[in-house]
Amino acid sequence: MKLMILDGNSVINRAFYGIRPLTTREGLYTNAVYGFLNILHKFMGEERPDGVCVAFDLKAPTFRHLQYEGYKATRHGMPDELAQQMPVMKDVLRAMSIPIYEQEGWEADDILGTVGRICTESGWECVILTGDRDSLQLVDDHVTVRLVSSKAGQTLATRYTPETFREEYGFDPIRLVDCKALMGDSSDNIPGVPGVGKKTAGDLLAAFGSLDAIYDHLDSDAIKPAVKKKLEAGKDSAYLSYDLATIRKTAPIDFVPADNVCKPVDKPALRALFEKLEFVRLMDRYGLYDVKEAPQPAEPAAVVCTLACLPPVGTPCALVLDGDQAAIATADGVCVTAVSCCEPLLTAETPKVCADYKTLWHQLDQLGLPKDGFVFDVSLAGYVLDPSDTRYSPDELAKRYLNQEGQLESLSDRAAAVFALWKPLQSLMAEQNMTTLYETVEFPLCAVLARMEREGIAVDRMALLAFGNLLTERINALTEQIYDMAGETFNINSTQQLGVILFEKLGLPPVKKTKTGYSTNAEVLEKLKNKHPIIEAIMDYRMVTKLNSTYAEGLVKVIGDDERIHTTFQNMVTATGRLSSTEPNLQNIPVRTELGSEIRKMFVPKDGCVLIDADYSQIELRVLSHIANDQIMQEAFRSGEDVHRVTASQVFGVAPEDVTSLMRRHAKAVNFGIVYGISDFSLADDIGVTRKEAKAYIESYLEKYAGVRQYMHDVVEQAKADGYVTTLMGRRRYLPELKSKNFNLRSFGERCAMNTPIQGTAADIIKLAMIRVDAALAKQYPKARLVLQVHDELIVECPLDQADDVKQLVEREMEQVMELRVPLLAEAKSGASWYEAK
DNA sequence: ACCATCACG
DNA sequence: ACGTACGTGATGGTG
Repeated sequence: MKLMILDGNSVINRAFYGIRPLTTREGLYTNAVYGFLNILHKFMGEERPDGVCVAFDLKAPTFRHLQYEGYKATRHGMPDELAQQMPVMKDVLRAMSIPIYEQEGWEADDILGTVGRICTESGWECVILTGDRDSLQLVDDHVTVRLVSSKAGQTLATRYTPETFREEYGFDPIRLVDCKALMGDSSDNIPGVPGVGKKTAGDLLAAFGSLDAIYDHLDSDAIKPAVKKKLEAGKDSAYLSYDLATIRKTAPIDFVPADNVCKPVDKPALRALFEKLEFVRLMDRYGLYDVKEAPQPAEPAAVVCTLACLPPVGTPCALVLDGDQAAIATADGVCVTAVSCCEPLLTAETPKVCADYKTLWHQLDQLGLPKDGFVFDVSLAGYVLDPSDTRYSPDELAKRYLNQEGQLESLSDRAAAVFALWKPLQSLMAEQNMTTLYETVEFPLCAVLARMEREGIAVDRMALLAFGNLLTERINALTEQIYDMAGETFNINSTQQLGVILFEKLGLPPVKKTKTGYSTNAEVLEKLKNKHPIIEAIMDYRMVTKLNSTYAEGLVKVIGDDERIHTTFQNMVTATGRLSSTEPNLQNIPVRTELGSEIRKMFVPKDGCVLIDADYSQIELRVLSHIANDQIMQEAFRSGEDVHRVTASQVFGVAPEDVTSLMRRHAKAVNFGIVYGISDFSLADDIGVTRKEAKAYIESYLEKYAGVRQYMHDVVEQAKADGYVTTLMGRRRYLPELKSKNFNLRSFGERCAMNTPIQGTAADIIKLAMIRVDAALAKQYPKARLVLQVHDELIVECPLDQADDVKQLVEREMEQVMELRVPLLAEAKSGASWYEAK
């Protein structure tokens, strides 16, 4: 038997902050209750427990408050909009016949612990649903915790068993309390705990097993002197924290598992509540309509059928997966079957349409199924038709292009919609001259990207960990220095607190403001640098914490079982046609600072291989010179001279050999600015000259590069007339901003009109190059693989002895990908790390 | 969820 | 007289 218990306060909090405020016509807030019910429903469906109940905190102080007066004193009180919903929530639960447990003097956590214990003693399995990590200490063989989180609007709940917990934390669940005592926890407000880092705490627990054991062995060699000092100083606080964080399993509640077995809801009561709350959609879920007014029941899910019902091989069809189920739609109807039964259709003979081929590719790949014969991807078509949209699910597309309303409920509905979208989207693309872009670039690229994602890139885990340790030490030292100079401790990561310290306590002059207070960004700090020594320490701190949390720690977290990192390339995200990279983002690995670029040393080839990094030289300016047909700029590229130097010579009217480094730097900034749709103000700000001087630079630039001036003018005019701009390969971006009455928005539209054709054409070019490189490698050097793309740069892993040949091949394919009015130049280097290959 | 910040091209 | 460079994603803080 299985019981699910919810941490009521935690879940309702998640629900409240997870959904936009929602009120009834009478002004009653309802979003938290609504969200709670959705979460409850979702996880009842996933867990299918025999019984369910909810634990709540009460307002009254608990034994912990009596024990320590600072306990949770700084916790934010519950906002009124949420507080109002608590009694309603409890009414709803009572109407649903779901037992509620609360006990004066005890927290919901303790009730969870107690219920977990009683379940175990009674031979029940217990699942705890909560958003609070502290509850993970309750995980054992009979108690699992599902930790609720939301991601991209979706509610997820990670399942923690003793095994998964150990995998993530490196110690047993029960030791979470010890860990917290060592590290401290901002929400508990206990000053003076040792405050060691997560890494150190984990290592100590792995080595000694418990807080007690650590304090018993303070003199051990395994404890560094600095750590020992912290531990000694924080001992009392650590034990206080330990005690406060330990969840009790002895709350005096009257609990018998069997009392919680699911019972029918009290329909009249629940219906009255839902009417008051205007939860129309939920009425149906709980069967609250009278039979007479009941809406037509949804079509029962399509008949589950076997191989026999698959359409004949060769029939054009749509394929949609959900877990191990597949739906296949043809012009004649839909069938639903197991994915594994679809194999006969997965060859080139059967033309298939899908939604998001790259994702489907991975799903089929994992099942060892073929991936052939896919000829169209409706989601990708949706992206090509309007790259500024945000969602391209069959649902959204059906609404937009088939005027369908409402949600697609079943898998078969989705398959039918995908099939129905195929021809209309194909025709729309043809009308807009985007068929070539789609068929020669976007669609073939999906498989290339999927293979790159599957391949991943190797990283040196040990080096990453060592670098993380080095950074952590620096962070600790900087933290102390900063506290010292500030005269108090505070959260340096909080821009709010930092602002108070810098601009109120230390009296530094505020340079800039943000919506929410003082600005403390790098630019501001740079201006304050020589006014107080704390500034430099903060700049260092910022850099080092960034490197540590985003890169050192962040990357270790996503190393796969194969010791490689597998990013996801998003091919339906950017408005310009570029790719992006997520989980992790491998397109923003540091390179501009010396310390940061160390990270690139940890991206390595596998044994016997090298990494090759090939990048386009000045691709955006070359594209500009082509599109604008600017003879002067084209000449600069044809001559092979350094383009920024040539620009400087043009703008400042000196001979190329007389260009100073300052002139070159300024010219480079102007070149960049032009690509972005420059203003004198921003240029001035960027390079630190007066606005007047900046204006003169731009004027001089556009005098010399007359083609560029003409282009910038024309492209905006054209965009205003057509409503969109296009790239060289016909990719479109609509710019409704151009019609705005708001000056800012309209100006933004104009800058996009200038920039998008340039950035987008460069994206077209490298995408095509990827397809060519991938194909050429497969044919000639099948052991060499594309592994990464960083906008104007491709990274290939290949056997050592093929490095020179592959470098040549990649350069050639990148350069020959299309013929512009200026040559495209690509340069490849190889090395034993990304750092070396750059 | 939103903001500020900072990493990249 | 506007307000101020294009395109991304991850993190930590805060409500």
